[in-house]
Amino acid sequence: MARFTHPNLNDVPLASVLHALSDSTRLAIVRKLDQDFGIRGEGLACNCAAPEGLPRATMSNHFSILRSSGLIESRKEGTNVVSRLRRKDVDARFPGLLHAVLNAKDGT
Amino acid sequence: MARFTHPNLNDVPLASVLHALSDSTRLAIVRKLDQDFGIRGEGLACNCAAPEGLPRATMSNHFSILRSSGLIESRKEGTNVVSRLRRKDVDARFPGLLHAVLNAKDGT
DNA sequence: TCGTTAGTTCAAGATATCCGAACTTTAGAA
DNA sequence: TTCTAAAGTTCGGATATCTTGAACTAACGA
Repeated sequence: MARFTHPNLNDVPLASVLHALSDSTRLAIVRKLDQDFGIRGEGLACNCAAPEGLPRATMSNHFSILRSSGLIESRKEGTNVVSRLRRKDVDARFPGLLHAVLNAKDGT
Repeated sequence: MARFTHPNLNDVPLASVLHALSDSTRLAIVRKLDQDFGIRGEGLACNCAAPEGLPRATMSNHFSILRSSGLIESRKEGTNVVSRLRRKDVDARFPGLLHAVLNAKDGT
């Protein structure tokens, strides 16, 4: 499995971040990562962060989109891929955006 | 030309609004509508708000997506369709979202 | 009435998304 | 070791969405 690449958020256009957030499954993942930092506060495995019953290929694709938009960071840990929200980086690049999205009344 | 329908923003999911904003052309339109309220402060014609050289069919499609997401409101005025940003409605539904998007360093 | 302007609608080609199936990697058991 | 299982990735084809030229409609002015 190749190492993941994580963009510098300054190179990520706003439209890419909004696109990554414009899907209810990915929104659910981002919310989960924002609320649950995992046992050791280092993130969650894909199958913990993604909704139940989501096909693996689809899940993998969603995580890849979140990664390439700079929203999350992932690393291998045993057989798991552990991801966490790049909250500070995103906040520095797009102040207030995540706050507005994560605090919206609507989860979808 | 049929009258336009504008959704109640409470019926619009967050993902729809983010999707509407996740395209650089539509972001440009929203920015323009936010900055320029037109001669009489009642909005801008499509061809004034959209980027130069955009094919008409494409432009029409983008405006339709912005309308159905509740971001803009349009009405016929002579041969023009005049649109304006539904700033208050969107702010009430998703506080801080438009502010974060419109104030991002990045226009794209 | 005729021409012009502003947008919409239709349809088709180009793109992107979804997900089953096969593959890779890591770990633990026999 | 080898076997087996778990967690993700990659591939490929079906499906859905986006883009845009062409034809159409509505409103205006000459």
